Amino acid sequence: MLDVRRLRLLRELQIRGTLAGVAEALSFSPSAVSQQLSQLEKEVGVELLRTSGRRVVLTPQAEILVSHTEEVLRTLERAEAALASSLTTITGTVRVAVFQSAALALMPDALSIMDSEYPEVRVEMVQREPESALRETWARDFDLVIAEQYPGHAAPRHPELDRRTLTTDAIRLATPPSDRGRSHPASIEGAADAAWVMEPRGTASRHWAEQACRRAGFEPDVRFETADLQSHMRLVESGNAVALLPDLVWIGRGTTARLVLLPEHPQRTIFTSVREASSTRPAIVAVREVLDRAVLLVAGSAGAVPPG
Amino acid sequence: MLDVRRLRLLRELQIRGTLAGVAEALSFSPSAVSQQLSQLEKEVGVELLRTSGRRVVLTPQAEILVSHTEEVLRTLERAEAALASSLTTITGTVRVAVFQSAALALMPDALSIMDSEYPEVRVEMVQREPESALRETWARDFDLVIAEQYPGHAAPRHPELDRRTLTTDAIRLATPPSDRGRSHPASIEGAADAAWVMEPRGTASRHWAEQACRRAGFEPDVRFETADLQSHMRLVESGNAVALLPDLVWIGRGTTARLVLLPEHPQRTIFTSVREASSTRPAIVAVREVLDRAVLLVAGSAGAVPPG
DNA sequence: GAGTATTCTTAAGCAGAACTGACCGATGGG
DNA sequence: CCCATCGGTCAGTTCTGCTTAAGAATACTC
Repeated sequence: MLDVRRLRLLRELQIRGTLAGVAEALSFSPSAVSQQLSQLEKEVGVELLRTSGRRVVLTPQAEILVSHTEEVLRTLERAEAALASSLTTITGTVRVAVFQSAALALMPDALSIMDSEYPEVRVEMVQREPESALRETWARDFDLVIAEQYPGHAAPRHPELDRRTLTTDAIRLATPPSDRGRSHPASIEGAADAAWVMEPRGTASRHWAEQACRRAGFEPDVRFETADLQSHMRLVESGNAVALLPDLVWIGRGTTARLVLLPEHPQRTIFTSVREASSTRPAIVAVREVLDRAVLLVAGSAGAVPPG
Repeated sequence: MLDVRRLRLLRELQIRGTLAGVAEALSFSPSAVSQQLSQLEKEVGVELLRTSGRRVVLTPQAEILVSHTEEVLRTLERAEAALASSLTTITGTVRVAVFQSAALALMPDALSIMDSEYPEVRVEMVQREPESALRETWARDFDLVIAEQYPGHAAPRHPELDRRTLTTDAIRLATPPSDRGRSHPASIEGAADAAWVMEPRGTASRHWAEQACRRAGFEPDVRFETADLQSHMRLVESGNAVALLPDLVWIGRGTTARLVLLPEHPQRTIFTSVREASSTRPAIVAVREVLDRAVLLVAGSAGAVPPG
């Protein structure tokens, strides 16, 4: 019978590309991975790895094994989920990947509720950008990811991930509170000459924001660039920049910035994804349900955000 | 992750009824089976076995695990079978890079044959210029490249690539169908004053065409420049330009253009290259063999091209 | 072109996992 | 009541699988 532990190594090798990468990911020494894969090769009696330069590539036979391994791992995960849901008390560990503004706005409430209602569930949280978070969830580094999606930027679709919309989040033009002699831009067109802060190139947010400016007829003067939306807030509130920011960043704290709703009412979509095989795990179901409630809590306090 | 070896013991226990029976069936001592199942119980944290009289019975949770174990074992068995049959039938993915006129003339037939004769082989095709395609094949972005070579322009030699000529392709002077009062050029010299369409500067095709004109004693008036040979055809057929075009561009569709064979009988060479190391991969061998047949098919229909 | 950094492989040694065998308590048939 | 059968436990042994270290091949860098 094929050894599933070794097959898993082969699968990780396909994902990560190098033995060293597999070893790193699974906390082994590269030597251990090498030996185990040689062993697997000997067992099946077929060449699985071929050295190519200083790395190795999978032979077509290895690809076949990997494709079946996927299903084995899925089944095992489903087995664990079924076992867990047959019990009455909900327990286990849920590893969550979450992007910054959700981490700040949603997770504190969600963690509090989890702690009081599901004390046996341990929630681990890591901050990650949506794209890598989705990939890593697929690769079993996380159990649940909270990701965002800007209008016109569909997130990569992993067929094995079960996706559910958590909420939507209006994006507004944020401008400095006092005008220091300048007039408040009442629309995105009015901010054509302002200094902008945006996220780094290559992010969906940046691309969307630039497009919004171009649709308004100008090329934004992006003077500040940072992935940290908290910095965006500060730059706006201190009168140094304007920005297009989703409402979630203001949650839990008021702002002196002036917020202008855009005519198209753009919305950022926030969703959760879990591996399909683990979607029935009670602990994961619980986290999702609690997140829904955290969203309601936050929406209730959203009166703090003036309509602009 | 659940240990499949232990799950298997649990499954055997369901079938055989007693630990001793399992041990007997799998050539273990009963003690080993007992210890392994206790271990499994500890890992999942759920009671799996309950003593009943002098035997043990599976708890409902154990039954859940067993039912999933069935599927795991089935999948593993299928994996072994797929692996075994992959040794006799040809499978795998072949990534092909191909330049435009071959993509249009050769690949449709080749893909059809592949699909019917080697359904287990997945062929991926990307259109690329020969030079970058060769480099990318060498760099493992592609498995097979279909490239061209003009007379006097040896393609870059990558020692690691295994190159094989696929066919040669006569290059002819193509002139507009009706002469609108002008006389048909009967030779390249006769087109000295015509408007030319050629590929962009820097391509082998352009360089060769310019040289051909200069050998004929004139500098061509290159009024149109595009890498798309389909556009060349249109410009010629619509009476706006003359061009030097290989026969392959006309394949599969007739033309109203007049084709003049040049005295030197220039030929473009079309070849395939694969990495030396992968040149014996059955799927790649199959693609090459099928390409050869596609060439024959196309040559059979080449009567459509008038000798000029 | 030499030096450096990666990556994989192999060898040697060691810790822990897994198995065997002996023993014990419990059970149920005769 | 007796004893064969079964499962659980403990001690001891075997062997798998890990780490470290050394080495070779390859690719990058100055």
